[in-house]
Amino acid sequence: MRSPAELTEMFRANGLKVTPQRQLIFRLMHDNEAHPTAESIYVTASDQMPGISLRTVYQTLADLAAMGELRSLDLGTGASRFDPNTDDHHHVVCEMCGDVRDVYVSGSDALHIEGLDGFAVDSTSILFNGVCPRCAVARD
Amino acid sequence: MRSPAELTEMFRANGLKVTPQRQLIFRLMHDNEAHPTAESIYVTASDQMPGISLRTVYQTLADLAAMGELRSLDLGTGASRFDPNTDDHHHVVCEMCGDVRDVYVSGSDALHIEGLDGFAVDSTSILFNGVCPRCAVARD
DNA sequence: TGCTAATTCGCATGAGATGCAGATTGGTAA
DNA sequence: TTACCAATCTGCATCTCATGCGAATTAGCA
Repeated sequence: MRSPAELTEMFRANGLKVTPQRQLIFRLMHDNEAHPTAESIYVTASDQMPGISLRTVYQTLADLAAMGELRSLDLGTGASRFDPNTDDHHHVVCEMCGDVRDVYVSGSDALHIEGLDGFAVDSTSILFNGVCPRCAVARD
Repeated sequence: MRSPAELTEMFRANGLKVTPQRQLIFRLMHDNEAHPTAESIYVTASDQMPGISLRTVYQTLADLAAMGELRSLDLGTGASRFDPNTDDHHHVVCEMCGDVRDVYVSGSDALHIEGLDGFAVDSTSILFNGVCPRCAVARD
């Protein structure tokens, strides 16, 4: 995802307005590696801007996703998560605490796939489930 | 997933009761390759047993999943889907009609993964998104 | 045949997300 | 700087999917 300044330009260039709410969300998402949900962005945003609505957070995140500035992820953890990393990558999720990390996978072209049955594949998502180091320790 | 007759034995052996509702769901799920949702099983079940409750369908599917007799899948299509195929396999989803097929992937051990960051992975799901042959034709 | 724990049903509830409309405001043009 | 208008924000209603709960029912055993 681009910097808040670049996004500001992009929005204006597209006839979209740059509101304080949007600028705040630009900042909160930029370089955010936590894979937050809309709800958690809302909580953080509310600290800095009391009164901002959850609806606006959903709306702005959806706008950014539609513009390709971030990815909306369904990792099976309930709520959608948002990822400003738009590189080709995948995810590992801790099944105890829900923590998510970006994972880079190479060699996936060498996969041998059987049963595609004429489907034309245009994207592949690989999801790893496991236990993060912190939870592994806590479990003992 | 085992046959209805085997499931009947298994349930009784575990002190669980075998009701007409459960037997119906055993039959509807056995060899079912449609990856149905709870709702769609409920609709079909209602034909054969008017008055069966959606609650019971959810309950029985959850029981079967807990016993390892079927897999509950989150394919990003909204509702959970249930798959009686418990072999090691993955899925391809048509992003136009939602149709799902089982896909067998080999060579995934050869994947080179970077960024695991100490996570202990215990399962991997590969999801292919694409367009099924029928929708590809309809689109033209 | 009767008992009892398991099950079913149906309604209430909850999470996550989106639709909608009136009030507000950013950005442009005068 | 001011005025205008479309874009946006907010807050509430609504929707889907799923689960909790308790009263009524029933499977399976003695």
